[in-house]
Amino acid sequence: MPRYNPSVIEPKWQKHWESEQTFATPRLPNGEKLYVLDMFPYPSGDGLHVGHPEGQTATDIVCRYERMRGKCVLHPMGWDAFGLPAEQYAKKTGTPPRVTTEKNIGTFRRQEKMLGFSYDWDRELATTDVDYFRWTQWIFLVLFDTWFDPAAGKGRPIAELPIPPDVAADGETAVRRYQDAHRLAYQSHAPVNWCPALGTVLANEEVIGGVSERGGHPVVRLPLRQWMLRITAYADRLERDLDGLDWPDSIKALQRNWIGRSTGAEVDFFIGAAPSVSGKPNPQEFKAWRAERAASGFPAAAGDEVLRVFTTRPDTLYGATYMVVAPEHPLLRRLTTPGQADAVKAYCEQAARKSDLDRTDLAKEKTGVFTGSMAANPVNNRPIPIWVADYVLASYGTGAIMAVPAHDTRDAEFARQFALEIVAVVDPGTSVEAAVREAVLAGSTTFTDEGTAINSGPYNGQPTAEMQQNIVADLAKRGQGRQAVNYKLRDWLFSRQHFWGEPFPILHELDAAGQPTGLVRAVPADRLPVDLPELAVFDTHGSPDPPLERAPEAWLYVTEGGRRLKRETNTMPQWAGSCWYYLRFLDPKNEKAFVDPAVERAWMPVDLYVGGAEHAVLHLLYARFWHKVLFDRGHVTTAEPFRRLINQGMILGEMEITGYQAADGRWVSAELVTAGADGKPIVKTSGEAVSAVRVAPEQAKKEGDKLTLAADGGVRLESRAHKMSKSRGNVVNPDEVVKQYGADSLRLFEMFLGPLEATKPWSMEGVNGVRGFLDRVWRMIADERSETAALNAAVQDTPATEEQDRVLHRTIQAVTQDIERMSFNTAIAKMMEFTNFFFKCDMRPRAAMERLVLLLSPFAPHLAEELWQLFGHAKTLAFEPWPTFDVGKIREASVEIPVQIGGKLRGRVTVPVDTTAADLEAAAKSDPRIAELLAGKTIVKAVVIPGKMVNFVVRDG
RNA sequence: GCCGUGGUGGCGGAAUUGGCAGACGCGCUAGCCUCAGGAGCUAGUCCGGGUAACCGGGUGGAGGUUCAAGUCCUCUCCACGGCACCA
Repeated sequence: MPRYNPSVIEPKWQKHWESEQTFATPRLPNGEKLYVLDMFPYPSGDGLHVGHPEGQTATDIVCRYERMRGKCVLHPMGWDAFGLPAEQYAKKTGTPPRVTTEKNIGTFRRQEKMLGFSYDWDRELATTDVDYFRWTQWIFLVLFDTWFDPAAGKGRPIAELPIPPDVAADGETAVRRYQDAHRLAYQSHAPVNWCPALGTVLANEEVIGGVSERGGHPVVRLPLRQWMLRITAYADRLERDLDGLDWPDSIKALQRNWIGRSTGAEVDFFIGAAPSVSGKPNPQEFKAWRAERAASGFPAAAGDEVLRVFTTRPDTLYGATYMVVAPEHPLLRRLTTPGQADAVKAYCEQAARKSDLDRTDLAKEKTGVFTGSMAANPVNNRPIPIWVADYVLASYGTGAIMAVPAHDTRDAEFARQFALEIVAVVDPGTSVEAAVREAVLAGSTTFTDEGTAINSGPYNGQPTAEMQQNIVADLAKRGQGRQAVNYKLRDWLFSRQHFWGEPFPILHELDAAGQPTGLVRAVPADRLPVDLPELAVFDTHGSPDPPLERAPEAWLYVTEGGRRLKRETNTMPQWAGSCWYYLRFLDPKNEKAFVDPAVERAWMPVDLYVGGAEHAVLHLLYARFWHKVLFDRGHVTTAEPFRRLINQGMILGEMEITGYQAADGRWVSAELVTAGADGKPIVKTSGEAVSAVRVAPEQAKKEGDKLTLAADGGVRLESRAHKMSKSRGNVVNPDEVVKQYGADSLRLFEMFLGPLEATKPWSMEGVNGVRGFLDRVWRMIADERSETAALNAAVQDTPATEEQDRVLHRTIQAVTQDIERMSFNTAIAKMMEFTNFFFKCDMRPRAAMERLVLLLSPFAPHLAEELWQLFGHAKTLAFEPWPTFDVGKIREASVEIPVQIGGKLRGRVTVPVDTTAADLEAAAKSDPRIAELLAGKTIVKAVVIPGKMVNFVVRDG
């Protein structure tokens, strides 16, 4: 048998699995089902990254293990293939995005197959396949056909939406507009995040701190017609249903944070204008003012006599000394008095021009303008001024706030900026130092925690929580307020000005002049897909017009019932395809439905979903939302798609030395390397050269060479790993690793690196290390010196010794348990221990060796299959029963028990396993060393845990 | 600022319930072997002292609970990730 040569055996077994259809899955599970899914990759032009195989190896191990345990495993792979890079490449070179995408998919497919994952490749799909996005469009039509019924708490067909009589009386068009305003997919003209550099509008989730998540380009606010998805209707359920999911707490927290549920109250303030307000305003006076104002030509629609705010601290209502509305607030025009009109207008224009980045960046200095109007604080009728300021967001709550500068840091900043009144209404009591309390009561320090009410009329003396309940109840009685819940989550901006995305199955009705009327029609489901047209030009040169506006007329216009209709030219965002791919994998070739109901019922939910944490709030929230809509409409049978979620940690580049600790304890940064006289390199630092820090000589030939860690005992090195990036030049290419060490070594190393969830640095030395282990496994079983395939002479059909049996069964137990808890690094360590032990044995029982090969097979499947074949088995080991262990064989006859005196280890005694507590204590006392130490002492207490340890608590005398 | 995760040898990391801290691997040291290659084999490797048995110290820091703490409690420092004028 020749040496272990992965470059021969790996392609051999990959071909075998493919031609034998080893991992083909039946349409319906023929046993206990298990659906294990990887987040499908975006096939970029760079090819696979070592981060991809990390999670994928983990899921592959689980799948191979569970198959051997008899489960029917579904394990598919596909491509999230729409996206901007292919389109940007098309802009530059004219290569159609589909061509680029197919090429990249080809590279990814080759690389995935090279790693020997047990995917059912018959189910492969790409979001860009017409047969796939046809159903993405179909699901969009479901969203379009659904409205959210708050009473039922679920989505229902639009045909069931009750139409108010006055709307019905206005005719068919009014009814259609009413329905359109209630659909889960609706059009909006609200300001959007327009990114000129990317040439598209972005979702809130794609804008971070005012710049685009991708590329970090500035984003400006721009009103534009867009498609929105009403995810906010599902905010409550999206939050609540997290409870039942087996997901990491960190991801749940991230989603909760993003949904941002906060409970509090809505409070209504009567509004009026400053000139008409006397010392003590009251509702009658405001009504008089309104009548006056209406007479002078200002329209006064019903409902505008109050300004509604949302607050989480209704207990601070007595401290509300002014109000603020957002520049985009609908009531602002009416609130603005003639005298303040110019200032307010100028302020709003300035605010509109600001990008989100500017608004955030200038946070230190608050800006705002007085509107001229006053409001009456509903609890005491005190007049308070209404300001407009951009620190209040139009899109959260009611777009207006009551400002309590004594107990809110932002209001405090604003109040100081404009010298507004500050009234303390919460006494911190003894929760802060006396001096701080004085400052709070004087209004010079802001206190945002809970305390006791003061300056709050009848509520004085009530603790914060109690007063909140009472005041909300009282306001509700008077019709001036009510309990309320608000969410940070916004509706999902769902259209993009791209070519390379799913076209919307929507047609716009046109008026006589050929302009859209705002009314739309859905493309009937039986006329899907709406395919993308051939396009010569992809660049719209910085205009928000989508590239599809330049599509051929034949595509752009449709005649239906004698009317000319125009296609929607926006396309869907990249998230669309990934929102439901896990469902299509169940039934990828179905031409009649997105998934067969019986197949869906049999396989869902996904039992294990593994991917990066970067999708915590985007993909994972969107997919849950779509799934819930499909659930409400009866298309799927589970309320949640992904039962268990695991995030693999990021793999960083190799560690780099940044410094070392000098003899005197100082930390010195190491910068340069130069060759020393003895050929050994010297780390050069600021002014002094130190030879104590050693590096592998061949790695430090010239100044500036990168260092790998290498130090002996006395020297402490400082080192750091960074994210892999092209610019840093520390990207590890899986192709190279496979070429040099083999796919099994890559797989094994990715798992041995550390816990799956942890962030950890790459190490080529480490790959070499696990390759050494595989080499040893090979040599332990195969005869390396033989020309032909042959077992090692030490492997014989002999019964195992008691010790060998113990090692074997202990290994089976440990590896099994470690796989169950996804602790792959320790599972590998246990197999290394096994190998270290049996390598030294001259007799290696064949049965034990076969068992190890089965244990190893989920981790290093190619090597395992090859050895399995060497044992004379004709069939793949993929469905061999997983080895079982016998606890009786693990237990040793005798066990070594540590003996402590006063909690310190002082000796060990060897006793039979089931020694009783009394016998164990006696054995410990009779140990010569222990007896000597106990002499002359009194045993105060003896703690004896059979099978574990003995501890004597003693005192002198 | 808020939320989350984590801090253990020269390095990556072990230590399911509180019970012998440092499994396994890398690196390093010594020896053996070889067609002298970044191969293989054997032994050693937490720190300090001692030829040694052994002794003392030790899981970011300070307290505490306990016969016993890496593990539990209180406070605190640091690192990483996310959110951030969300009322």
